[in-house]
Amino acid sequence: MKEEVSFEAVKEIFTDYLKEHKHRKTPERYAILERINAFEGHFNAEVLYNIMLKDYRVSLATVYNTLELLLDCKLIIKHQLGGQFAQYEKAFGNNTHNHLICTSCGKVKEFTDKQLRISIQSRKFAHFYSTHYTLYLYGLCHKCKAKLKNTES
Amino acid sequence: MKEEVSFEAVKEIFTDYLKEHKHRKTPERYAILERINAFEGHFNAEVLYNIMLKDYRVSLATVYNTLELLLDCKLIIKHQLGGQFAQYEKAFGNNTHNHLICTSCGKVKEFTDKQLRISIQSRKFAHFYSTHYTLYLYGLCHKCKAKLKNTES
DNA sequence: TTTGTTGCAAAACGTTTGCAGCCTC
DNA sequence: GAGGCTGCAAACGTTTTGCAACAAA
Repeated sequence: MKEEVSFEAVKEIFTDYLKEHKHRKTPERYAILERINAFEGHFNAEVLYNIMLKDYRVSLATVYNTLELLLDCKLIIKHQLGGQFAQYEKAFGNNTHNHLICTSCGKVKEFTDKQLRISIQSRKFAHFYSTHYTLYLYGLCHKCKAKLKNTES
Repeated sequence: MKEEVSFEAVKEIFTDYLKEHKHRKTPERYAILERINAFEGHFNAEVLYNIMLKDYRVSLATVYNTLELLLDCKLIIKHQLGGQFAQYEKAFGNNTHNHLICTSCGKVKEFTDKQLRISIQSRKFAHFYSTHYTLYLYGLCHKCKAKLKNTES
């Protein structure tokens, strides 16, 4: 189901991107990509920064700078869910997936649906060339739904 | 196609909501709702605040406060597109629509697609009770696509 | 050698909060 | 009259920026 993409291939994509855009191949950038590769699910800049600090000396500014580059070459996806901070997730070796967001507790769950994906991706536009999409379904998770029932009397 | 919802009806929804939640019916809140009603398309807190200032004395804090209430009673929808500031749009007299977002210039265009809406809304989940959704399609708008072709090669 | 990138700290940004006074209820 | 709501300004937390030192090309 999940197509494995080797880290070597990912690095190559990044290297090609850096070369093409005349950006430098600094060790910091590869170190950050490495940590992201090891990550499962969502993360934010702060979390990534703290993971980096465990065994690497970087600044938060560099983390943001690198995230920007990775975003640009489509190796990661950015989500602005809560409003407070941005969430990121790697876009390689990951099927396109959709998000269920509980409007009560804010919890985010992912799901994949091939049929739905086909429906969305097959939609063509006269003057727009779509490359990817994100679908957010808002509602109540099981727990919050139950909680609400209790308070309603 | 577009179902007109009278402002009176909208006000009533808001009034009911305020009453039910034991919030006060202040003139500021209705004045803000009025300006939103007159609005077409997306807006943000700052823009709304400036419009208010033209003929009403309010603080930005009250604008945010009221937006929060309107969000809670589902009269408006909040989008976190750019990352900088939140975008809002009224949810009344407006069909559920999807968004095309140009990753180059950031322009947002809306479209409706009944078939797609049905596909998404009919998806059921074992432990999640979805109430609404937002679909963002990312890609290149006509203009940016043309621009990119020129710089290439 | 050139100049893009770094770490650091300070600034910027949208949004939230604390507080005294005001005004619904 | 009680307490929710207001305006104001200061605070917040995430992200960006300015700058001198550094290092990739």
